[in-house]
Amino acid sequence: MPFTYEYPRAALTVDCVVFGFDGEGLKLLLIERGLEPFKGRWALPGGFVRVDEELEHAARRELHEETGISEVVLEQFQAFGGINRDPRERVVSVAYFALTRLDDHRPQASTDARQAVWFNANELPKLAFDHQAIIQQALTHLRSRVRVEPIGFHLLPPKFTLTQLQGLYESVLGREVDIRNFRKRVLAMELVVALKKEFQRGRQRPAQLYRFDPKRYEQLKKSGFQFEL
Amino acid sequence: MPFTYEYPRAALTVDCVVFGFDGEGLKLLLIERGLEPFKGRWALPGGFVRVDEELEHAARRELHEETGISEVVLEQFQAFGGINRDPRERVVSVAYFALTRLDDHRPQASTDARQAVWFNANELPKLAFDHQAIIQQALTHLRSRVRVEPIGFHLLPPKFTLTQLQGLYESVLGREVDIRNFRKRVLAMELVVALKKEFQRGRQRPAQLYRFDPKRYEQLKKSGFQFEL
DNA sequence: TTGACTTACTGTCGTTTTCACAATATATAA
DNA sequence: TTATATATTGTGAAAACGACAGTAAGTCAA
Repeated sequence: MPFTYEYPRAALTVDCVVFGFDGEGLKLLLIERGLEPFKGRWALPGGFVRVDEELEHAARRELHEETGISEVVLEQFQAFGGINRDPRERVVSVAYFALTRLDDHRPQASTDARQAVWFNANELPKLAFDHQAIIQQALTHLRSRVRVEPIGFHLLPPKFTLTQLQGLYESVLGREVDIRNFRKRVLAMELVVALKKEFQRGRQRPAQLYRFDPKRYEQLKKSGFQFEL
Repeated sequence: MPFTYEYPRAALTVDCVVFGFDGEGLKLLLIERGLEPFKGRWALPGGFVRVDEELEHAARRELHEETGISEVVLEQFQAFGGINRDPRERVVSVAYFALTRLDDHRPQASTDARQAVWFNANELPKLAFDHQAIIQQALTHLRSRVRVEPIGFHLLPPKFTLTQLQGLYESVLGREVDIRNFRKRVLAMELVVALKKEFQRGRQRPAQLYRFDPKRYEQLKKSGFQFEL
């Protein structure tokens, strides 16, 4: 036990609220804790930040260790520092939200976690620590971000139909959207490009596939364009 | 030195980016550091979080100790955790921004700070640590918040003219605003009420004084109203 | 082959919002 | 009385918004 300080110190952790979308609704990735405290309870993936490690790196590392996910879009959104949020001792957690394409990540079990499972965002089990509150904040944050930045695309496959995009926005915002007006707005922004001769087939009329155009977005942003849906 | 841990720990601090407005432009409150490191350099008010202290409480305490300011609007906006942001050791800082009425706070010197002084937000001196970057983020954050929440009013005196309000928005957003359209929008929201027979006098036509109506705002918010300027 | 089914796709029109723009009003100061 | 400084107000054209429903293009099963 060689690390000694003049004053007591809080421990520092990161937690990740990982969002996914399966065409039906918004999903959240939770792990079942394999260790005390809250052993067996569902929780956000996360863990301690090493003393020589960047916060975002810690978030990526823990996410990878506990769920197998890597190369994901991460955004820090708030620090949680309530005095008794961890029963062991004072722990301050920096929370990130992650956006990922659901089916890139059939999650696997791992080190500290018994298993990692996707839950419907509005049917969550009882959670460890203050993770319920963290998720609440993450949802609020996501809802306000998704309308002014084109981050929703990270939740969809690289090629998607406008119907899928609309479904995503309806899930995140929690309300229905008029199909004609939605399509008009999306196409007017010219941020998505139709893929020639690529369609999603089913037992109905094939749907045009699109992809998001990040370069176009950078261009537009430079000339003062403001994303809005 | 009785506080010993199995692994090394980062220290935890808070920093406050305090905004003010004097009718001319946006101001920032900085302190001159009285201690090493960066002794004599300008810095954000802030300091260590006690192990049994809420983050926001620490922010308020440090702000009060170093500048005399209390009862201010505080909002957490980001944690800064760069590995070498403090030359002594690993320090993670949770940053807050504060909005205050400039002339309520003729700042005074104090404990750890030689002096506290208001600077023009766009003429800042060389700063300690990564405080330049923290301020940059705070400004970005303020600019996006001020358009969708009526927080700008905290920077004005309780009674203000529409011209003052407009000047504030022009300072924060960094661009000019059409006077007629601005006034129309503000008055249409019905969030400010004209004070009968109260005017600001000068060597010109007296200007109607208004006050912000927080109750009205709560009402409107409940019925789905969205502030926007 | 045909008809039923499923989902994709598209356009109009009235209303509202936005934006550009400048003249008059009311006080003080000389 | 006049000069000066700032406060205050309205209109019209263009663009954006929002409500609204019928046709298109495939699959599937009889």
